[in-house]
Amino acid sequence: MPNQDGTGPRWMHGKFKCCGYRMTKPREAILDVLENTQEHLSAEDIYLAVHKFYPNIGLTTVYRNLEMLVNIEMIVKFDFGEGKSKYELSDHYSGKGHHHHLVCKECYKVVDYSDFMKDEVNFLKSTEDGLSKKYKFNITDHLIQFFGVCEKCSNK
Amino acid sequence: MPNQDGTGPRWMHGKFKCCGYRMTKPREAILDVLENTQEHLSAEDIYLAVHKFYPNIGLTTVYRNLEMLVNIEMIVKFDFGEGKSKYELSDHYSGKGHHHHLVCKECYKVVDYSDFMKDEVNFLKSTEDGLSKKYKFNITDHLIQFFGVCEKCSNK
DNA sequence: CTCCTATTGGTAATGGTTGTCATTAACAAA
DNA sequence: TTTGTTAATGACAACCATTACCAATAGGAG
Repeated sequence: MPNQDGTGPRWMHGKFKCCGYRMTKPREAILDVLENTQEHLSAEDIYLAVHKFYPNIGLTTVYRNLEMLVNIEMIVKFDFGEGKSKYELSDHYSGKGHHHHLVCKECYKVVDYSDFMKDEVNFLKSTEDGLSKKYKFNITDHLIQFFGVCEKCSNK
Repeated sequence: MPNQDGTGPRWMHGKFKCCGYRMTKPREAILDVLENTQEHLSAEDIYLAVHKFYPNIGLTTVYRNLEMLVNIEMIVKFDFGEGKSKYELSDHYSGKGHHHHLVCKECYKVVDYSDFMKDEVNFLKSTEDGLSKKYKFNITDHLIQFFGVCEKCSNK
């Protein structure tokens, strides 16, 4: 885990400051963990990872900061049907770019995909517009997930 | 609530029988509740509704049967981010037909919509095909939800 | 350096959901 | 209709992710 010296990437400080939040060690550690994984981590996963370097950071603090980071849209919370939430850096910060998830219903493996976006963009644009007008919703978000059985689980 | 006399719709018996399940009062009562609502009910909602007519049916039984009904695809389980699951009769049994959900992030009001399906069908077809091949998934399901703020909540 | 107050960490509580187990009831077979 | 097998039930406790509480701590502006 990089940045244990307390100096995180610039954008962290910038974003926190301008939102009126303080830059603290737990926040930095949590973002470090999320920056350095390709996985989709649960609150406890993050807690355990952070715990290795800062054993005194508690699970409660992790939850609190995850909630805050979701609020300022620095990370995104997902539910894949596992009974616990998973977290990812949001598109803008992750380098992964815009993507969606393909989830195995058996082992909960999650594949990020960003293929076939042309069709999606068309679909989203017209659907969002239509729904907004018809139902007078101010639409801010969408969730698109595909579920199925992965190759490994199919062969069991 | 109709069908308190113990004779439910034919299809219930048929479906249960052919799956090797027994037709019981709790199952019938749960399906009755789901057939006679337009809402999206939680396990407890269903328990309370059932409880009015059969006070001795327990919450555990409701959960167990909901799980079973999801397994045989007679109902569908949804998560709208409220911290509890909601249940609906599946398309084939509900009379609502295929639809998706538009969810208010503030009050959790859920709108069923089945408009703008032409674009969706195109999008789904090509995306599912593409994903199946590329990632070797046997895709069985998808989840499409739009989130936003409803008119009422916007005016607060 | 000081002060204000956001943030923290530990623990207890919450709330949805699931496990356990003795009892009951569906329904196939006689 | 009666019987026997076994799925299903109901009450309760356990589980587990998440949240509330509160005294102690530490950012960071001035």
